[in-house]
Amino acid sequence: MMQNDAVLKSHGIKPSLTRMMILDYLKAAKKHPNVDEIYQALQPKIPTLSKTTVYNTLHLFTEKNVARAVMLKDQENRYDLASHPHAHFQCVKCNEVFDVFRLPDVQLDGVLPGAQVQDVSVLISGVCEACQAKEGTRHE
Amino acid sequence: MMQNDAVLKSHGIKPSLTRMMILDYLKAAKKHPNVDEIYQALQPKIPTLSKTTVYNTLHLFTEKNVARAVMLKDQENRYDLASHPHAHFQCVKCNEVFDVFRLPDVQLDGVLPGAQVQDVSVLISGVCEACQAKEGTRHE
DNA sequence: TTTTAAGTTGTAATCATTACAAAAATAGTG
DNA sequence: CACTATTTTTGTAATGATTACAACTTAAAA
Repeated sequence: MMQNDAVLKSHGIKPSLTRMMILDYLKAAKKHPNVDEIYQALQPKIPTLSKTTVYNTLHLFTEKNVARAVMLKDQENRYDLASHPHAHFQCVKCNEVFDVFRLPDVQLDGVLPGAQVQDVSVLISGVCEACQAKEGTRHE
Repeated sequence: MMQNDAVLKSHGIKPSLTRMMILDYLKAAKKHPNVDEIYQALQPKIPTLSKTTVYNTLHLFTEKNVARAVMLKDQENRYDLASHPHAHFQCVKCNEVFDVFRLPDVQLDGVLPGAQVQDVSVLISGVCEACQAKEGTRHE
C-alpha cells in the first residue's frame, strides 16, 4: 500500500506529522468519525493538538480529494477516505450507519449534460434488520 | 391534485392551518428552502408564526413521510416533498443546487439484505457548466 | 361549561463550525 | 549559521442552526 507521505504528496499536500496521523486514523477507522472523535483519539498522541487543526486538515483533505465529507441525517459532518467509494445506509430508528459495500449501480448517462461530475454519494435510509426484529417482538 | 388537508390526513397528521400553509409552500417551492426561508415567507401571512413551529412541523412532516430533509454540503437542512423523489447536483464552486429530474437508476438488488429501504437520496457533486465556462475563460 | 389534549409560541441553552490573529515550526536564502 | 518568509498549528471568541422547555392558546371531548 502507498505510504501516507506519498499519498499526501501525490495530492499536493505537504506531509506534516499531524496530517499523516489524521490520514492514518481515517485509514484505520471502521466507522465514520466526526471531528470530535478524531480529535479525542489523537489528542493523547499529539498533546498540543487543537480542534481547529483537525477542521483545517479535513477541509484540506476534502478540497484535495483525499477525504470526503459524508452527509448523514446528523447535525455534524462525518468523514471517510475518498479512495474507497461506497454508499451508506442509515437506520431511521437507531441512527446506526452501515457501509454498503456492494455499491449500487448509479446510472448517470445523459442525466447531467454539461456538468463535470466529481463524486456521487448515495444515502439509503430505512429500518435495519435488528430494529425490524425489535418491532416484530414488541408489537409497537 | 389531492387537497392539502387530504394529504395530511392520509399521513395521520391533523391539518391545522399552519401545517397546510407550510405544505403549500413546499409544493410551490422551486428551490429547496431551509427553515429560515420558510419562516420568512410565511411570517407576513401568519404574523404570530414562530420559528419553533416551522421546526416542529418539518420534523412532523419528515417523520410522517410527507417531506424529506435534503442533506447538502451545507450546515443547514433543506426540505422538499417526499412525493417527488429526485436526485440533486451541487456545484463545488458556486454551491448552487440543481434538481436532477431524470433520476439516476440506482440498482439496490441484493445490496442490503434484510433492511427495509424507505428512501434513497443521491447527491452528485462536481462543477456546473457555468463555472466550467468561467474557469475556461479566466485561465485560473 | 369544564376538562383534557393538541398545537403554537418565545426564550434560553446547546453544539458544530468558522473567523481570526498570534505562536510555532519549517523552508529558503545569503 | 543567521535571517527572513512561508506554512502549519494553536486558542479564543463569534456565528448560527437546532433543540429544550415551559407557558400560552386553540380545538376537541365529556
